[in-house]
Amino acid sequence: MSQQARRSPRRTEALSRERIVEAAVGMLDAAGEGGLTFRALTERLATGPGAIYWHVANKGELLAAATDAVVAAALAAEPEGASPRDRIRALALGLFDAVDAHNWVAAQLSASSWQVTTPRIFEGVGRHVSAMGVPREQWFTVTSVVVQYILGAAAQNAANAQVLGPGADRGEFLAKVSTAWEELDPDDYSFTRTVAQQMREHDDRQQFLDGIDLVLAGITAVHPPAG
Amino acid sequence: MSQQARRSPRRTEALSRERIVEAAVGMLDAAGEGGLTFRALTERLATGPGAIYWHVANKGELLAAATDAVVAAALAAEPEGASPRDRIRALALGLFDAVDAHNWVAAQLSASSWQVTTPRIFEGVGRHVSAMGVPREQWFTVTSVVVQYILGAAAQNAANAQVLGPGADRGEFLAKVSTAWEELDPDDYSFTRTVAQQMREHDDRQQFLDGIDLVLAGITAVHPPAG
DNA sequence: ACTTCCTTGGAACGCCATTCCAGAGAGGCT
DNA sequence: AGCCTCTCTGGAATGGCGTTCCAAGGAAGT
Repeated sequence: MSQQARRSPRRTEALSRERIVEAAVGMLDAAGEGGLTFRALTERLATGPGAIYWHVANKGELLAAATDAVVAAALAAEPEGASPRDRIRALALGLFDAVDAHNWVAAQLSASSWQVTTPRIFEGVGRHVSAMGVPREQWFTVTSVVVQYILGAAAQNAANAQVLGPGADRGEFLAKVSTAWEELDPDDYSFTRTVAQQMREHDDRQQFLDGIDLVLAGITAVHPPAG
Repeated sequence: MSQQARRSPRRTEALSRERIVEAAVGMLDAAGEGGLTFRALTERLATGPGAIYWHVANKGELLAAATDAVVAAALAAEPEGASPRDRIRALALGLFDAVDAHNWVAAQLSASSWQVTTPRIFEGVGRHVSAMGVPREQWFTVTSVVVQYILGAAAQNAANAQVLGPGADRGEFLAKVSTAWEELDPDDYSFTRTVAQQMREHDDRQQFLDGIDLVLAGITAVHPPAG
């Protein structure tokens, strides 16, 4: 199909899959999911659709490649920390921050990327899970749970950020949602009403870390290190 | 804007928001995310686009309404079980099965539906969390974690089902992915390779329940009922 | 009967992903 | 040198999509 290799330089930098993916990430970051169109991409790269389609099969593949680029970068930094738990925390937080910075990634992680991107995350988490003393025959299950939580929380967080928009005030947004919760029907939403205030004051990142700790506590409770 | 009410019957059943949403759910179930188009919808309802747009603002709102209809139905059955834990399990499993049956829902839950659908789920989970003896000031955080895990796991599961397609053999699919994992680079994917066999034999539903139990164990570990 | 206004469906618009194709330009061959 | 080949390009064209506009249908109120 493709692979351009040894070729002398041109007036403009030669087109390549790498350069296309890079441009795609930039456009997605700037304008969100709907900001990536082949029209805009051809303009940005000063070329035509045919040139792009030579390097990339279709939009889905481009989206998957862009997602993989972001995740790979987030996973590139070796997680610091002495214990496996600390390393899981660091890895999870890195992923969370990456999804927060590129919030179009969330939708992709729950979609096409199973082929390449998810194994990457799975491997990173799994190594530390196995180091935690979880019995071997539970490795797959436990690792899956951790990955599912990380991706679920990151996706949820990105969804909130998306309805917000790039320039909006976060505190104002939380206050608005909190007020909306307080005005729900007391019969149907008694619980939600009572936590409306906590929701107003919460910090997304801290809550995510609390969630990781809770899952990790669950792992040690179900699979004690000594057993 | 809308609300049609007292009107005598016609040759064909009168159009209504309810009937449109119902048709949309049917089309999404039958043909997936891409199966819902206004063109096909007008044909199925034997009408024109203008008629539909009179009842529904745009496609996003229609998708949100369809999602809410599915989730509301899944949450309608009062969860059985004596303990709060059992009720959380029942509620979570109901949601998981609903997303599995309508796997286009997953993408929506991580998107627009924050306004209506997520509070519904949040309330259902939160009531049982508060009954578990979690300290009041942790209700929001703990409930969020549980909801995030449920949605994350359901989304992940639906994503797998989606690449599979309606008629494909599940065992065959697992075998194929498992084999692909076994052929990964041993240096980069040592962990993933060792659990490839477990992945081949796992059961999605059972693993989801194990995950719920793990999270619940984490809750009691961090917030002991007596404390 | 006449007016009003909710409701309908067809025609048209602009944008999108994708396909097709004529050809530019660099190596390799003779 | 000339020619051929094969990679790579970009412009034009296609079909499908969400959405808008609007002329009219038809029951309710007078």
